[in-house]
Amino acid sequence: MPELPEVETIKNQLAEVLVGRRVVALQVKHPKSFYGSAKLIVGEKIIDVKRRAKILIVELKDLSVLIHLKMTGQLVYQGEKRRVVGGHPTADWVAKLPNVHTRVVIQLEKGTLYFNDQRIFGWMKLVDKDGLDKEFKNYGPDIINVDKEYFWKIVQKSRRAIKLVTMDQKDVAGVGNIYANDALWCAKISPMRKANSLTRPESDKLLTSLKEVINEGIKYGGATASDDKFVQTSGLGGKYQEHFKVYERSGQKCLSCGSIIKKMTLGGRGTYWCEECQS
DNA sequence: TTGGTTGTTCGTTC
DNA sequence: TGAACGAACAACCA
Repeated sequence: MPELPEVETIKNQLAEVLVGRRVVALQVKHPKSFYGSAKLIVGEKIIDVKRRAKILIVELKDLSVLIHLKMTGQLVYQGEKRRVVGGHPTADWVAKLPNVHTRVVIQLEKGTLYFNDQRIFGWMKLVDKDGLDKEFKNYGPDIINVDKEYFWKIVQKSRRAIKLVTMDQKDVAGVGNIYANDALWCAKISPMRKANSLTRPESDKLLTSLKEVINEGIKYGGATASDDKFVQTSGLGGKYQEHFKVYERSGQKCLSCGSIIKKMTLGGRGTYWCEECQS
């Protein structure tokens, strides 16, 4: 499941191969995977590739293609020599292109971009400048750019569980379930604490921890396959999963105190924490 | 066969 | 007026 660090990694790699290329043709194989008039981008040149929250922005002259991979989205660029893979780490989807999960195929001057998505939660969306503003109107600042004062304000004004606040894109953009769980463990704060019960030092510590785990994710996400070694499954999807602190570690020992990591559901999402370390 | 899972949106309730 | 909550979305797996 691609989170912010992996989207950042894909963005950097796609920018290398897409910028300057012109779109030759576009095929939408599943209607729910592409919103907007696909015809409009044929002939357009890709000017830049950016990221905001977990959304990729492929910039054309007047329009932008937004891409959200959600849980099972995957982007594969196949060039003459180079192949770039990012998103959902499933190697067998990459072996044959297009395949049963391929939803959109974008033919470029040189090379092809495939959008694979098993569950069809992800999407591509064609927007103009207004549409772009509208899309991000409901997003708070990227976690990476959030300062302690802003975070403290957000924390103070909510009575919800702190974990839900960190994951609310309107407050802070880009934090997903994995990093919310891990950062709370690092900051030694229980996921179900009411946000407004946090002290100022706890708020500061949590923000620092969030940035740390995200940056660690970016560091390990950089391992995403980007060349002819793509067939090695190990390279697909980065390596942060080898560094999870509590996420998906229920029943295992806490890395700090050795207690057993517990799992519960909070706001409908899997929540992992150490009862001893986090309070 | 049903329910759990996942990020985000949307509708309903407080 | 808005915060908080839960259902919905699609597909797969246990």
